[in-house]
Amino acid sequence: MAVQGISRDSFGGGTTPLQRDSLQQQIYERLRNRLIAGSFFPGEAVSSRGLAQALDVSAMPVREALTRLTAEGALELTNSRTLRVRVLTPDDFDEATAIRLDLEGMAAIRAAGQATGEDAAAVRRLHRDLIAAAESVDADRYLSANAAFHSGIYTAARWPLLLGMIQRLWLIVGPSIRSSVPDRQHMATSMQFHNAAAEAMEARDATTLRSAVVDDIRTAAINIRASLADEAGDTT
Amino acid sequence: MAVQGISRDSFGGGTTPLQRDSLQQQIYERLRNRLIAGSFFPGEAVSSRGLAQALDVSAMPVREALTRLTAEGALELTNSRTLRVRVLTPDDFDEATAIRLDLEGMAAIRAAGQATGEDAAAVRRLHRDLIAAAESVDADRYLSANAAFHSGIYTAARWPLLLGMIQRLWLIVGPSIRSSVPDRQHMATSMQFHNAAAEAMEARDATTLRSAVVDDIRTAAINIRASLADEAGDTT
DNA sequence: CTCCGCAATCTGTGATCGCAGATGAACCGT
DNA sequence: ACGGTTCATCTGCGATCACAGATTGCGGAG
Repeated sequence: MAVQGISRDSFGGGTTPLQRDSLQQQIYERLRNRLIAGSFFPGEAVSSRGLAQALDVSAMPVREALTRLTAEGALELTNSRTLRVRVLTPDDFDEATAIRLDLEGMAAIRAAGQATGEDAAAVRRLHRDLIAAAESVDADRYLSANAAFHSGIYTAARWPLLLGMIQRLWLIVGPSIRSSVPDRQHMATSMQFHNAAAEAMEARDATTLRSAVVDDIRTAAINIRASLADEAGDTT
Repeated sequence: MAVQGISRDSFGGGTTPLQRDSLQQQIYERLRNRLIAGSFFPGEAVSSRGLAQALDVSAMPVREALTRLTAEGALELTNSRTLRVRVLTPDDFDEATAIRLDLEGMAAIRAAGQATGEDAAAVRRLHRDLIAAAESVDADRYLSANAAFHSGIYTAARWPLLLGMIQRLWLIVGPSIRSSVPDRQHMATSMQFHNAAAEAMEARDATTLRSAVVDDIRTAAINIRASLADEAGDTT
């Protein structure tokens, strides 16, 4: 079915029955978090009516959320007027990665300079969660924790617009990251950069923090890009 | 009235009666172009029903376009549930400027490396338009031509996602740029950088092109930021 | 048994209606 | 005549209905 993705609820809230703010905002945020955490696969079909039924709301707020996600490049409209999770070409991914290197590097530098004690403590907590997730070798859990860890660092930069643009990029590459099925090897490599980032955050070392973040993105991108090039043209 | 901004139609199309693509997309693009070109002032009221009536369409596609613009930070919701053009704080502007320096600098570098002969010709044309607009000292015309000139350079980079993120930033700072009322002095200073950029584009000189773009943004930002700090707190 | 065709049903998109909250102006009481 | 209050009207937001295009599956003909 078109709503199959809904059953896997592993990110923010989950059982929360949509209560704060406007419905369209809540639905958008839930879908965004799920896309970032990799709960959707590239090419997976998404329908407004199906989602509305699954969330027990009318189609109205759902379509506005889906419209936004489509405009942001997370979803795409097939030529048969059906909506699906965007399938990135290797070129698309390269572009997103290049922008990520710039923006997340900038956010890392500023985070090191702006972070308060609470920010550092929050990142420390998220780092511990990430370590536990990596040890569990649960890909879903690891990707969620990974997203939360990075997000925690960038939040400390206190630049909401920059954070939003970074999250938009994660929104786009999230499904592709998930579909590359990170294995234990990948997690171990990535954790080295995460550990370095956590230390640099603690020491407010902007240069080291930036390097850790950038290197993490760069090394992960190699695997993902390869996996992307393999299934190029496959729109299932 | 809430639709006062509609009467000033100086950008893309104008008399075009909305025919291609979906209505919501057309309305969004028209509003986006007008925001980028500075046809709206910070704090200006915008209502979905008013716009719908002015455009002679139903309220439905208009609200979706306005929802998108609000989500992108171009509009904001007052606490009396009314929509208006976002009023930037000096901090907001500084953040947007910092990101612009990064992204537009990156786009400039890549544009120098990717530009075809047609791209260069297009930029040359836009540069001529910009010169003519500067000589006419018509602020509206100058800002439109300025936006088109920069956009022309970045388009040559052939990175649609990057171009979209840059345009989103212009969307946010556009009204503030317009309200700073660029004078002849400002135009003359800025044209030096524009001329340098046009030359660098011709020569495919990435470093010089980047410098021209970045310096243009930086010097213009000084005036705008000052004008922003003056009227800080004024939400008319 | 295979293949062509029609119809039911799905999709996104637009229009219309209704609701709660807030604003502003006209109106009533003193 | 002036101040306080109420009501008409505006706002965004959600629900429901309607429509054109495309896909899919069922049925009938060869």
